[in-house]
Amino acid sequence: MKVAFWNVNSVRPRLPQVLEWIKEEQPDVLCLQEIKCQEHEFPTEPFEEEGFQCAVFGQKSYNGVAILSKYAIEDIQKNNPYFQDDQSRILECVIDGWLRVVNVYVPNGQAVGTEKMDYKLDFLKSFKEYIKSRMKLENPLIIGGDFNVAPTPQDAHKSAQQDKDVLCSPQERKAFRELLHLGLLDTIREFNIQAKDLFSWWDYRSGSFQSNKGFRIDHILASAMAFNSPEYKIINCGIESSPRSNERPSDHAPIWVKIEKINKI
DNA sequence: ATGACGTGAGTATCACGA
Repeated sequence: MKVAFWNVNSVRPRLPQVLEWIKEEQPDVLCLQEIKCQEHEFPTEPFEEEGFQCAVFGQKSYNGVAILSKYAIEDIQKNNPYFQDDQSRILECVIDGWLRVVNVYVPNGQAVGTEKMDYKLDFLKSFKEYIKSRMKLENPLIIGGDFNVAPTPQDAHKSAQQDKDVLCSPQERKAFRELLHLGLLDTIREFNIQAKDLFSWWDYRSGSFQSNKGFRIDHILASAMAFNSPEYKIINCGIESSPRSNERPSDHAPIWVKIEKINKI
C-alpha cells in the first residue's frame, strides 16, 4: 500500500496537478495538508472519479486537512481530543481495516518568541500525548504531514540561520525528538541516513528551489510495528520533488511510503 | 533587508505562510 502526504498550499488552484500526480504515481492513500477550504468547497467529485473516497476536515481560508483513499476509511477523528483548537489541523483514520494514519499540519510558528510559536510548541506538546494514546492501540501506525520542523542541521540548507530561526530552533527540535522518543521512526531519514540536501520545502522567493536552498520539514513517522515487524514492513519511501518544478507549484513536495502487510500462515 | 512569492478574501490591500 502506497501512502503519500502533500502540503498542497490550497487544494483548488492545485487540483489539476494533484490529479496528474495521482495518475503518475498511483498512491492508494493521499493525505493533503493546507487545503484552505471548507468541506462543501472541497473538490470531492474529481477525486471520486479517480477511485478515491474522501474524508475532509476543512476550514475557511486557512489550514484544513483531507484524506483520500482507494480503500475503506473508518474511525475518523478530527483534531487532538486533548487539545482545544479552533483550527483544522489533524485528521486520523483507519485505512482498509488495519492501518492507522494520522495526517497532521503542525502550526507554522512565525518566529521564535512570538505567540504563534507558543501555540506551535503547545500544539506539539499535546500532540505527543495524543500520539502516545494512539500507540497503545493495536494497529500499525503512521503519522505524516507537514511538521514545520527541520529535525537536525542535516535537514536545512547550509546558509540557513539554524539556531534562532523558525523550523530549526532548539525548542522545535526538542519537541520533534520527544515525539520520536515515544518509539517512532523518521522513515525518510532511516532510509537515507547520510543524505544531505534532502529537502521537502523550498521558499517561493529568491529561486530557492533552483539553488536547492530547502528544508526537510515534511515527515512520515512510523511505529515499530509498522516499520518492521513480523506482520508489517515499510519497504520503500521517498520525497517526490518533481512537482515543485510545475507551473504554479505548491512550495512543498509530496512524500510517500510503501507499507506491506505480511500474510500470516 | 521591515524585501522577495503565493493564496484567500474581496476588489485595495492585508493576514498568513516558513
